[in-house]
Amino acid sequence: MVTLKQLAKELNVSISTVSKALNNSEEIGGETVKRVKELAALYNYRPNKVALSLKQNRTKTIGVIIPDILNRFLAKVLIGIEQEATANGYNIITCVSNEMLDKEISSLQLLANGSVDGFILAISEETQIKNETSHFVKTINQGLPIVMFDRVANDVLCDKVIVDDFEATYNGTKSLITEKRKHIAFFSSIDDLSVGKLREKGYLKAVSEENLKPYLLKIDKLDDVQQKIYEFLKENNSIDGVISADSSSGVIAINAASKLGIEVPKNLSVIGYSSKAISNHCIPKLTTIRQHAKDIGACAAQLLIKRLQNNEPKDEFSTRIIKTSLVSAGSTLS
Amino acid sequence: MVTLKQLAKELNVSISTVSKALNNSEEIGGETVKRVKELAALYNYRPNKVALSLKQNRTKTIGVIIPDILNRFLAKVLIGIEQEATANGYNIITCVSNEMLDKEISSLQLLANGSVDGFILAISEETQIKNETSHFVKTINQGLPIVMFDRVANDVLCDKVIVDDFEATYNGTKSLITEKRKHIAFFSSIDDLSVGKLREKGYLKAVSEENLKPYLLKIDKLDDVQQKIYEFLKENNSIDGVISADSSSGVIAINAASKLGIEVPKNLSVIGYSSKAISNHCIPKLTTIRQHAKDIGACAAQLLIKRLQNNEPKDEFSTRIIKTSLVSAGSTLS
DNA sequence: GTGAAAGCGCTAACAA
DNA sequence: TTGTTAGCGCTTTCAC
Repeated sequence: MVTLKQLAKELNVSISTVSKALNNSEEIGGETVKRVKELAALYNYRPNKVALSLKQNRTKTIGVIIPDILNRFLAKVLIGIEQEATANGYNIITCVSNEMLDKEISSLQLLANGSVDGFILAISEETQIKNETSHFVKTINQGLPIVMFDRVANDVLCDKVIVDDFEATYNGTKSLITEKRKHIAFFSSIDDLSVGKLREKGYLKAVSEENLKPYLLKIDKLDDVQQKIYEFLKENNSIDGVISADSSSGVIAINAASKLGIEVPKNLSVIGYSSKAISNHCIPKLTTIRQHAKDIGACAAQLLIKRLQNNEPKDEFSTRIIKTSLVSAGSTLS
Repeated sequence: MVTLKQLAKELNVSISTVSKALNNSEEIGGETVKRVKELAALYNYRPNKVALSLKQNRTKTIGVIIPDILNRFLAKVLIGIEQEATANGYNIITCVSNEMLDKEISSLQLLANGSVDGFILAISEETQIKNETSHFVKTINQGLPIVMFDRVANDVLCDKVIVDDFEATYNGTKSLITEKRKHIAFFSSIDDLSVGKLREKGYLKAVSEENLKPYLLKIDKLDDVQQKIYEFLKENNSIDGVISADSSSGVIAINAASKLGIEVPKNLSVIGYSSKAISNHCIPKLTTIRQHAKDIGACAAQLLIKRLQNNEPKDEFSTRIIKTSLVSAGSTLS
């Protein structure tokens, strides 16, 4: 990599002249600016990022900690963050906590050494179960702002971007009720997550309002999901509606119903949280609750960048709610 | 963040003494070392990464450029890279090219300013179609080593990690032939990729060796995959075997067959490239070709790190081939 | 055993 | 209009 020093030497001017010329300073003569720029272009000069960071005491880099990159929702949020960050001249360093508290803490520490200017993160499952938040507070107190999305810690003071999880399943269940469904089940493999709990509550409120009996199927990580859902539908043959809280049990429910000879959507309506690509993995295609993951990511990035530019009051934090939308495909009547 | 300067001031010693003490230099007296370390621990001192990078002229950061983070295979490779990098004290900065040449070039340029010590990447679709490689060569000539994985450019001199794509579909097809399948079709939506072409060749070789008729179904990004596969199986009702080259058409084929009343695996065997989670999206579950994505990522990271530590001869590059394995589930007889 | 000083690449206040 | 200098935080050589 070429440095200012080398350019200066070759041009027989001082380093600062070169620096100023390249930064379009008014101080430098037109002729000099031209010479400098030409040579810089020739050598494909780029200011050294590390030196700039040291000088300016900020890296223009955002640390992103997500629990699981194979989770399509989280991956899409990441895309949203990346796009918004890039558009604003920020890079991102991504760490995967793998749903573990330890990894989350170490990632935070690892990057809190001047590597990044702030963090965007979704809390790991283990962290949520143990309800541990001190590492976040510590990081914030070190002067590194955090923006949380989706899975957030209510008692940590920071900017947040969340989804209207409660409303989404409430409305989804209501929509099944409108289709005259009377035995609506709720499938979930994300019982431990804050969002999982909210989704369940939304469902429960909707069924209880209509005095319908709740049917809950909790799926464990270690279970054979396919088997479990198949058995459940077989045993509870009055089920005529399903709301799935995670990204795959909706699709699996339709496939299982198909095997059991249950016609979808004639005799069973299914709503899930899958992505578009996954909702293709069953016939008919799955009606889904879309979370606008990319918007969530973009919003989180905006909030953090604003704060980094000091455009936000120091002790006021905002919580943005990104509304979901229900996208009808073939697995529901309406 | 606390700096050496602040510690030095508080301890009434010089900056270099503090630095040496913290780095366990033999020069410094035991008592001093103790005092320094205690204060450093108290203030939770961490050496500033940026200053270190500037001083040592390396960032211990790897740039990773992947075409699509929603692709589970690529995401898993990323996990492998991240784990191996972390284990060796490296961070990663991830950019998503979104299958576009422009974005690939700009990501490369953006990070080739001292931000990273080298790159790990899979070539974008557009880059492969246009057969453009000069940006890679330029980067390498700037002194930043590149390791390519999965989708590689044969004529760029660098380390590579690839999959035995040709062999995988060849063996997969052979395995269907062993099941006495006579009308084996090949489904692909990744016709443009080098790996897609190799997979097709493997299939074609196997069928031609047995004088079987090839059935090729090429799926476009804009097609309704489900519809297209359904129609194809309906029209070609003699098909008794399917090899799918991408991550979802295998699953979709089984679902379509189910709708058409074709029994899997009795009358139709299907082999695909899906991940474990996705192969769950059909009944019976999909027999798959596993690519050991995490191993690929780990291997790529190892190659790059070795090169960065100067443990590799300057003009010798290695190509590692990671073998696939066929994992039987319910969609095949054997 | 400890400290002063140089230097990594850059910007910017100040001097000429 | 151009150059000198200090300094961001750190390591390391050399002097004391």
